[in-house]
Amino acid sequence: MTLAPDLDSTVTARAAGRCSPGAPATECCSLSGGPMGPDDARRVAGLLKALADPTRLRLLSHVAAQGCDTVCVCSLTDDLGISQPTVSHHMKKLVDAGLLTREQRGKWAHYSVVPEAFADLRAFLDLG
Amino acid sequence: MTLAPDLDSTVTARAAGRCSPGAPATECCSLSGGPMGPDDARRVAGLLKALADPTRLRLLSHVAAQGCDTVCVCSLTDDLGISQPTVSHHMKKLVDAGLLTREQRGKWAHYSVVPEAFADLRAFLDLG
DNA sequence: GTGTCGCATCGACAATCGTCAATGTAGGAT
DNA sequence: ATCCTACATTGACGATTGTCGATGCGACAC
Repeated sequence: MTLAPDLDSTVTARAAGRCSPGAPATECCSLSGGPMGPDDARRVAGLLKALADPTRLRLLSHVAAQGCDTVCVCSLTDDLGISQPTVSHHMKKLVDAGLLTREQRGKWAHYSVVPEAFADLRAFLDLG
Repeated sequence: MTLAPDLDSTVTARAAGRCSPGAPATECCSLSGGPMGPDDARRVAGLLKALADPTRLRLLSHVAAQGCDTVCVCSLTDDLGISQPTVSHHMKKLVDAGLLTREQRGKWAHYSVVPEAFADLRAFLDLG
């Protein structure tokens, strides 16, 4: 499935411009940068949808908390009190969205965050 | 329903800290700032879920494009090619989430963006 | 080989979501 | 009062989502 094949393309391009209420409708509110096309909307919505779940946010924060390095799944199921298949399911979604990377070390799967993806989203949300 | 009753409380508090891979697990990756609790996760996920839809992103960008001022719904249904009830439905969700404000002027409903909400989300996504 | 451990995948389920046609409502014009 | 306009609300539909138990698969230990 693998959403967001080209992360820093259009989003970052939208990330400039101030917001002075009553401005002349262009070059304001970078979330627009002009109305979004359906394709851009689908791409960004895919990224956001990957984060828009309480369980995934908690999983992400656990990964980010371990020194931005790597975490194995075993520690996650215990801390959050959710079943192991559910953790696998959510981690796959986060990886497919490009927010996390997976690395197999022996029999353990290690995950780490992809800072660029979050930078892109921040840029997209930049209204000035 | 009205999500996000207290926008700049916890999210902004999480918004400091650098990300040096291999760091000692605390004070790194502000998305964590330590693992998120279930309540924070639900709150932030509510905000993100409000944006995580292509149609709502396009609606938002149309509102933001008009000088960050106000827009009436009539112009939105035409530009995006979606039915009027659907537009109303999505606009209500965006308002409930605190991302948009609604103001009734005569028989027109005017919407405008709430920059603080987006600033909060950006702060939350700040990984350094 | 057999066994175990760590994790992914499958199948099923209830719950939520996005969309629309139909209807309701309130403001303005006549 | 009557009609039209600009929205909101309702009810229904298929599609998607989050969750779990059961199962599958690869890596390691023996």
